Amino acid sequence: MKQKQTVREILKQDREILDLEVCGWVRTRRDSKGFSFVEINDGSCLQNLQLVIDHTRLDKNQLKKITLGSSIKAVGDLVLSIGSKQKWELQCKKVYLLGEADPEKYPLQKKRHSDEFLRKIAHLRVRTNKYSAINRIRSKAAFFIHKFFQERDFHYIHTPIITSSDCEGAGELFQLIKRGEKETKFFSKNAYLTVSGQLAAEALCMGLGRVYTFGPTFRAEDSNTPRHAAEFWMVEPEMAFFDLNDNIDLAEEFIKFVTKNVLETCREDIELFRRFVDKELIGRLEKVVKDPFVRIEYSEAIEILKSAHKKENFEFEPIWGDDIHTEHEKYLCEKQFKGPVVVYNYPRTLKPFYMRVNDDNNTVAAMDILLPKVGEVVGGSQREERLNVLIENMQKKNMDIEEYEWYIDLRRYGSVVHSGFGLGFDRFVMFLCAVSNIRDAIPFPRTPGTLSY
RNA sequence: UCCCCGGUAGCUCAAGCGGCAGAGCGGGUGACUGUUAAUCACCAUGUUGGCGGUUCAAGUCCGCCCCGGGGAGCCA
Repeated sequence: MKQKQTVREILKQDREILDLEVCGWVRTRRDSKGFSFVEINDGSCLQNLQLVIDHTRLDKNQLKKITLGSSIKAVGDLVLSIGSKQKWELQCKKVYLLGEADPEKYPLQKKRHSDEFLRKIAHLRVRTNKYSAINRIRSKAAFFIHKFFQERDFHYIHTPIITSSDCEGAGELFQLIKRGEKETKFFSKNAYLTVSGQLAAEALCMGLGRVYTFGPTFRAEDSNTPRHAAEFWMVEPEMAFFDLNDNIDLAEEFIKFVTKNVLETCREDIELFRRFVDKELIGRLEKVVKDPFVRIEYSEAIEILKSAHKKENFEFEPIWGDDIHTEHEKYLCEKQFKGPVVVYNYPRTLKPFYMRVNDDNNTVAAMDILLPKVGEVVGGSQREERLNVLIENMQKKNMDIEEYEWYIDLRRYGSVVHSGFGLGFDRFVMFLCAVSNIRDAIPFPRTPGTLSY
């Protein structure tokens, strides 16, 4: 009886098997007199399966059409390969051409392409080693994110994609309007795509205890950088009874857990990036897993940056009360500490209304986690649980308190200390793969001026 | 949104001072008894991103626009 298996399953066999059936896309073909070597890939793993096709097994016309990019089904015996580059190969008894790919028009070649070119054919680029590897790692990372939280009594919640408020003033909003209408009448008020599920997550954690969201978020910022997309995925845990320290502990453990498991389960794919993209990738990931994250207060960070200012000649002078700029983040992460850095207790004026005011009345219990190469991947805080302080904050920021009555209710009824953070999933994938542009970490990226597919 | 760099064959790139638009790879055809970035021989590749201008002559100089990349701001 024939068994249909993926290439990954086939390659991990420890014995020869008769009559296997396998399907895939042709990656390369080499001809000899009387037979051909054809390597196929089915996306199950990085490696290809070498097929040996005797020319008498297939009519000439079909044989001709087995070209790079075409899809085929093969039936044959799995045998140990004589060649040294692979353990197994399939001696084909039957080969069926499923879909041809005109070699004069098929845009992918066997050779390496530039990322810029591949972005223009995003619908085909998953057929390359690099992009299939990124997407496999993306998938595993998402899986381990769920595993991490599920194993710790977190509940996976779904917060709304359509929202009525801008949450935290975290950037420009996409407004939602019914086609044919000039303004939002559907909801009888303005509607937007969410920039964060946090406020809803806070409500749900006040009953479910520990929750997390993992879904798309949207920012209409006209920012064209390799680290920004208009649509991106965020992981947002929110925990009742967690203070800032518990929050940082969880975030660190979380990043370590996912990184460690991706390293272990995607070794081959990670190895590809180490070889062709960044020689230091694996060392960097292992360091993240092993070493404790450096934790410094914002004020300390400013002091460190101030004393480095002369030597480094920063474009922006580090001043208490100002944001930590990109060049500063890079300095802290890549020069000073050479690893992940957690910066906490930021000036109150820099942060949104919901962050808990510290006893000094000057700072809030906020924290950011900076990773080497990608910068900020986590932003979080302990939330303000005191009713009067929260309202005071909102008044200071001139917010429409009526709109947030439901959120304020959480402080009226059984309010507790609670915390949470957001992790930019796509940036995290960039970190795991040493990919330098977010457009390559997302299968079909949305950025200002570009909406293909 | 601001600053810088770029756009030439399917891909990656080359073409002093403005003077016949080229190479490698890929593709096609053929050869080769086990290849693996296969090898060897031969063949074809073009609105030089678009529009306008200067000039006897523009890939090259000028203006505007479009697209891509890098950096900054904002952030995740």
